[in-house]
Parts: sequence; structure tokens; C-alpha cells
Amino acid sequence: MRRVTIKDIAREAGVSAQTVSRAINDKGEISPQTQERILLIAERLGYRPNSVARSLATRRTQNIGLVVPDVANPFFAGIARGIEDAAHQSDHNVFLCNTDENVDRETKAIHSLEAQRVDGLILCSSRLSDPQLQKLANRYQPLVLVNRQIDHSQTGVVLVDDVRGATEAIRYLLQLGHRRIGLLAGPPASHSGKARLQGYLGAMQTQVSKVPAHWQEPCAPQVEGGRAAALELLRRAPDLTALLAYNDLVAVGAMRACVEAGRRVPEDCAIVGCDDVPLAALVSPALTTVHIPTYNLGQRTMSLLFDMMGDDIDHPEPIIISPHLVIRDSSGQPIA
Amino acid sequence: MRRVTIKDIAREAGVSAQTVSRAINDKGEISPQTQERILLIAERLGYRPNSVARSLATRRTQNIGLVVPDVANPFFAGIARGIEDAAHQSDHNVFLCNTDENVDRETKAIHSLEAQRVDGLILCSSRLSDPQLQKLANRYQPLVLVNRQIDHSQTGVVLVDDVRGATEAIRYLLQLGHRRIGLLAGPPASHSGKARLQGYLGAMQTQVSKVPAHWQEPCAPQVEGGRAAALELLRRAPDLTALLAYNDLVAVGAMRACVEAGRRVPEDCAIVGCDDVPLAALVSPALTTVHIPTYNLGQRTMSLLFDMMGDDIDHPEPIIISPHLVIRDSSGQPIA
DNA sequence: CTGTTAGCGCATTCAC
DNA sequence: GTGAATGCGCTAACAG
Repeated sequence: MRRVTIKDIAREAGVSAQTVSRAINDKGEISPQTQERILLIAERLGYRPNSVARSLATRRTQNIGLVVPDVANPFFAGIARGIEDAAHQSDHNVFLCNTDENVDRETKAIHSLEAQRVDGLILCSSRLSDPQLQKLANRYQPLVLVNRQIDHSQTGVVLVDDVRGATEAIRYLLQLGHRRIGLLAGPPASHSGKARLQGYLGAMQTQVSKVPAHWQEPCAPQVEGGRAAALELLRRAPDLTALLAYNDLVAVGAMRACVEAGRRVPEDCAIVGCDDVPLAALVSPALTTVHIPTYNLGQRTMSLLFDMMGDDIDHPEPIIISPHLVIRDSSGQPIA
Repeated sequence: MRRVTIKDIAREAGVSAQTVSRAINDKGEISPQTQERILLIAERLGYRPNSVARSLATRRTQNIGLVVPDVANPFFAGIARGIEDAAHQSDHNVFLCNTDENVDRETKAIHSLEAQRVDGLILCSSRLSDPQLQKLANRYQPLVLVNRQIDHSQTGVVLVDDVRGATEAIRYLLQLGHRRIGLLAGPPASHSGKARLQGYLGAMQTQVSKVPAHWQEPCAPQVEGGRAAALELLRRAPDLTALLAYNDLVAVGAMRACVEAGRRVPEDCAIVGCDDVPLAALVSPALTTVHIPTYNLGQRTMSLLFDMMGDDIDHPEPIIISPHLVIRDSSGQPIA
């Protein structure tokens, strides 16, 4: 069962293939009557334009590639939704690839997307080395990096201002009267972890002359990591009245640790998370956390990519996404 | 800056384009020496095969289309990951489209995917009407439907056995000694809601001669819906000792309602959810729930699609996914 | 084992 | 306003 092509319609309508093409693409240079007639025939025959052939002829696919570590992670799911919606609104399709933070899978995905001749490429939290990324950036445009720095004049960059997020969280806790605030710092290698540490230190130093190093504890970025690190921290520094967590899962782990250590949240220990994943609003007490507008981030990322696809922009303006604090029930004034 | 093509390599190597094609596709019929020589040149020139041209020539794209209501929903995210991983393992790419349960968006997505000439199409929880779906199924193969029934000899179907899931949950509660078990039934129109009701009734009737209708309450499928419905149910039938919830969010809402009504979970009221989204393990008490293996479901869906892409299977065997109960801390024996 | 010819389905460029 | 010729980059089918 062969699919109907432009030629079938041309024959049926008694015109040339070219005229059919014009009718379908609504390019003006055609009489309204013949256009309508052709469109009717196309409809009747169940014609579906072949994007593959069109792409080959025009050298543009109207497809973009999106590479993320894991769409099942709500953070990336939000970004993906923002990108998808923006793309589809402008009649572009998106290839989605998951890497599980595996460099080989990421490389393979990128090669595949290059082969697909996508009109643009978005890499989230890329694990490629700097040289690899530079090489890619030289070869492939337009390219937008989310959550990853690069020094390349033609590459778009979208970053979350994690320093600011942590700063806001700490300022809020300071304002409530907390002074002895611990940090569940996340994985030592994490880029955003470092930024959040920086924000923590900067904000703390406005009120506390010397912030003890033993108020910080690295941890795996899941619930169990947070629980273990919080237990350790509360043992080492029992006078802490508040904890800032690397992310919401870590914060939930910290809440568990508090329960185990016989501390009430927020009375005996305030807890603030980061990211504001859907879970955060649903735990009890509901988590105060630094919200990152992932959907909006995705939309703006796609918007930047579209801009770059249009003109050959030389120095695309970096986009910095500002997180903001969402105050719920896991934080309050210190008792003492 | 033109991309390097097969011809560039052919010229460089002093062979025909066809020979280059053979070398790249590793089709055997070529001497190892020339193949290696060509591959080296390709590598040096930074050649990337053009999948678009290849697709046009072979009439196969090695791409598949995946349409879901929302990847940000963990249920579909799990399925999407399973599909993606299976697809990529077999060197296929996937176009992802979100519909937000909007029929127009779904229709548009399908048309776009048809235009892309995807080799296969997967529709999750399609909102198309039966006639629309029949029409699509007649026109487009291979097609696999997830979470949606259809009577069409050439369409693949993957379903979750929700009757069984609810049955297992109720059997477990009965075994614990519960007899007065309420059902937070979800949206009346929901397909899976009806199936779960059926499972509930069937299992209940093995131990309870007449299951009162006022032990059931419909609800919106979110936390607040579950909370409101549970409050109503506990008011109307205060002697209930356990609740089965339409999904995990509803179950979390029910947990809230219990707290508000002064009931402890699980002592004064056991609660069992459905789906086992990541949240379920993280709330306190951790939720006993009916686990649906979404990732596996995705993998098997893709596997079915691959089978259908291979041969022209006439009556693809329906795949029925069996959920199973995961016992955590929100359920226990009744006190009375 | 290798080369030649002929398309895949469409859009671009030029005629008319 | 419409048509004819040409090519996008690759592979299928044949020939040698």
C-alpha cells in the first residue's frame, strides 16, 4: 500500500507536481481556485506531506534534539515539557534522548541527532569534558547548553542562579532568627552544589563572623544520603537550629533524621530544601524550598534556540534563571 | 560550510559513491582493505551520515513516535524511559509529543508524526474517540496503544490489569482482618477507575455478603480530591478501618484527612494506594500501594512494536501488565 | 568485489 | 499563474 504523493495529486488534478507543492505550502503564487481544488483532492486522497523528502530538499528538518540525563527526574521532566511545548507551538518536533549521565550514551545520542540533521541541539547537564564540548560547539550550531558552563562565542547557555537561591534561603532563615544553620552540601563534584555552598557562605557571613566548617556535610543526593548526613551533622553540632539541604530529597531525608533524633520539624529544627519538586508540597510538614521554574526555563531555552536558528547570532546572551523561595511548613522561628 | 557527503569521500578515495555507502553500512560485499581506507577518510573528513537522505532512499526512518498526555507525570515518565531505552538500544530515535489530554493536540501530533514517516507509533492513554482511533488504525501501521482498548486486528495493545491490582490490595486487607473497607474511587469516567472498582467489589464479595454503596466515593485524582473524599467517607461510615485509594496522590490526601479526623495511620485506618509513584515510598508513613512496573511496560511496548515492524503480524497478542502489591507502613491489622 | 543507473518525494530555479 | 528541469544525499538493482 503505497502512500499518496504529490504526483498522485498532480495527476488527479491535471496539473504539475510543482503546482501541487505551491498549493500545499500556501506560497501565494497560485490562483485561489486551483489551490482550493488541489487541497480538496489532497484531503480526499488522504495525503500526508513527506517531511523526510521536504527536509532533504530544503536542508532543514524542523526537528530539534533534546538530550537529558533522565526525563523521569522531575527536574528534567519540567524542562522537557517547557521545551516541547514551545517547539510544537512553532511546528517543530523534538527527539528526546536520555543518557543516565553516561558519557558514551550522550556521545552516541549526539551523533545520532547530528545524523538526523536536527536544526538545533539542546544539551542538559552535559557530562562531556570541556574539550569534547568545545569540539562539538565548533562543529555544531545552533547549540544550547542548559546547566553547564562553556566559553564559546556561538553557543547558547542557560543557567540557574544557584548562588542566589541558596542566598535567599539563608537570608530567610537568618531573618527568622536562626544563626546556627547547617548545610547538607550534596555531592562534592556537583556544580550546583558548589554554587549553593557559595551562596550559603556568603549569606551566613553577613551575620555570623566565623562559619564553622563542621556545619557542612557532603551527601549523596537522595533521601538516604540526606538522612545519614543530617544524623551526622546533628550529632556533631547538636546546637544547629536549621538545615539547608542540597535538594528536596535530601531535605526529606533530613526530616527523617530529625524524627529519629527526637527533634520536631520545624520547632526543633527548620529544614529548607532546593528545587521544589512535586514531592515537596506533599510531604508532612510541607517543605519550604527554593523553587526552580523548570517549565519556564525550558520555554526560554527553546526560545533562545529559535533565535539562534533564525539569525547567526554571534554572542547569544546567556540566560540566567532566578530561583525563588517558597515558604511552607518545614521552617519557622528557632525556639531558643 | 557545507557538510561532507558520501561523494566527497568517494572523490577523496577514488572510488564510487556506492562503494563508500557499502563501507559505511558494513554490508560485507567489499574488500576489507578498501573498507578500512574509506572509513579512515570518512573519519578524517568528519563525515556524518545523513539519516534524512537515507530514510528517503530506504523508505524507513528508524524513528518512532511516542504520544503521551504528560511526561512530567511520573507514570508516563517511567513508560517513556522504558520505550526510549529499548528504542535506542536498537538504534532507533523517538519523537516525543505531549498532549495534556487535549484531542486537538493529539491529532496534530499524530499528523506530524505521520509526516515524519515514523516507522511505528505508540499512543498512551489516547483521548481520541473510538471512530477516530479506528480510522487511524486502518491507515497507520504499526500502531500500539497503551492504556486504551481497541478492537482492531492489526493494532497492538498494552494494558495494565487494574482489576487484578485492586483485587490483590483488597485480598491483602481482608487477610489482615479488615472487613469494612472504603474505596476512594477516582473520576467516574476513568477507565482504570472502573476496573479498580470491579476488582474491589469482586474481592470484597468473597468475605462481605453485601458491600454497601456508601463505602465508595468518587474523587478528583489529586491530593485534595482524596482528602475531601476521605473526610466525607469517614463521616458517612465512621466504622471503616481501611481505605483503598484510586492512586497514590489520593492516598496521600486520605492520609491527611485521617490526621484531620484524629485517626492514626495505619492503626486507626489502613490506607493503600495505587501506582507506586516515587512519592509513595517517601511520605510518612510510607505508602502501601499497588506497584505498576512502568519501565518494564515501556520496554515490552517497544518490543511489541519492533515485532510488528518486522513482520506483518495480523493479530498481535495483547500485552497485559500485572501490577503487584508493595507493602510499606500505611497498612496493618485493624485494632478492633 | 566494484561501478552505473535510477530513483526516493519534494522544493528550487528558471522558463513560459 | 503554471510547468520543466534539476538536485537534495543516499541506496536498490543491476551489470560487470
